[in-house]
Amino acid sequence: VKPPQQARSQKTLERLLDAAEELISQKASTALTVSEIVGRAGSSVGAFYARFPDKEALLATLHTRSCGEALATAEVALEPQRWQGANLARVVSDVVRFTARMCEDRLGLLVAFVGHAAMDSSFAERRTRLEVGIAELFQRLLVIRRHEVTHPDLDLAAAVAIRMVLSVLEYGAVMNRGLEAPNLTAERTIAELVFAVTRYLGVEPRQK
Amino acid sequence: VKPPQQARSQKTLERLLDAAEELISQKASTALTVSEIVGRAGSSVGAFYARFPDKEALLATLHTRSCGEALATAEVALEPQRWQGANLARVVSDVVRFTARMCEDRLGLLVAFVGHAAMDSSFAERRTRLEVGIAELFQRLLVIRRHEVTHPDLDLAAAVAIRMVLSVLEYGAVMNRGLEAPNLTAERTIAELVFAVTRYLGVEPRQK
DNA sequence: TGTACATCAGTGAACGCGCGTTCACTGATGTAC
DNA sequence: TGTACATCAGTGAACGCGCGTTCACTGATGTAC
Repeated sequence: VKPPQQARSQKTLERLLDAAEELISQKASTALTVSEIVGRAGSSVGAFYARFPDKEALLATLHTRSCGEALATAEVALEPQRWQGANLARVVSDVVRFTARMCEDRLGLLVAFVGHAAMDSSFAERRTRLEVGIAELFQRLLVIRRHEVTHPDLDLAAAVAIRMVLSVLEYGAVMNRGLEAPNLTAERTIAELVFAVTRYLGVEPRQK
Repeated sequence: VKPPQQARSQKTLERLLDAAEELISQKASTALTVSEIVGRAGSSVGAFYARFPDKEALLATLHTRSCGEALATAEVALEPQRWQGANLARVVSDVVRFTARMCEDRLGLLVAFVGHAAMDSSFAERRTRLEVGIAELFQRLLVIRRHEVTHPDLDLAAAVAIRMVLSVLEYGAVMNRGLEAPNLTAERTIAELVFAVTRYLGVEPRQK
């Protein structure tokens, strides 16, 4: 990806990325054409290829940007200060619910990136790095509350807890658009996932 | 999909499906061409289009066949008789490990079908139906061992347990080819997943 | 049992559409003197 | 401050490749009498 030299082309680059993101969000599909993107961005194919070597590069750049935003969001959401005085059950519950809302809001992007991860493993790698980053943030919260956790390995526990939450919610969002499994609504899944994670970490759940 | 009228064309149909499955397994990619498939099957494009209205139909048929095989495998694996005398901790452990091996062995197919599910929601629906079927089978094992389970709703517990296992293992297989998260090898993930599911169901895990 | 005919099955060259990419050109911005 | 020149940025028609799909034809199988 060729870096822009003037503010003007920087704007164009952002318009292209934004247009691609909007189209993907709407269509929830991996099938985007360059003409569609430049049309929506009010740009042109030539301008496109002045920035990106090919179409894939745009999607990779968009994915990198999205993962960056997601990590930034996670950093804010998992800031230790935000959770002062909250017990771990509360933290887990809120974090799972927050993640679920994110998956819902960004369903189109999520579906498209999962599709690309299946075809191009560099998307899968970026996704893995994001997960590792989030797990580290979560671990900080666990360490502060280590007396509430019976799991002996906080590093491992954080990684597995985040893996479970992200896998169930992301994969569920992709696989359950359209047909929802009977007896397993989104809301029930979330509640049970919260319960499962708290039990896994060894926290006594709030009621029951 | 036009049903074959002679044994000859039935053979051709199966050769086409097998060829597609082999190619997908090898390339672990959604990008298959019709010429590749018929070349590998020792058939021809005309024969292909005599059976299938278009390329998508072949992949849908292949997916249906794979899901059917997977459900049949699950039926055998979760047969109550097979597990007579085994406690639930043993069942969970073996089932998770068995599922993990399946995901590993059929990684190519899994990746391709996840990719298709992202583009075509009918793949996602078939996948959801398979999950529901497996959950029902697992529920039978839970019901037999209901005294070992503290979770109050066996139907829900089975659905969520299966959702967790399949999500973590399938999504993990797709996202972790190439880059494995540090501190979270495949083997550790499996062990922790077994632990998490047993805790979720309310079984006391074997040691600890 | 043999011949004629109908239908099923298979072949692969040719077609054509769609989409990614190129490129010759115009316009905008920055810089030197 | 103004003019000349260089580079950056943007335009969109045209190209061409790849791949899905069609179709006119050949071969195989089944059926009627």
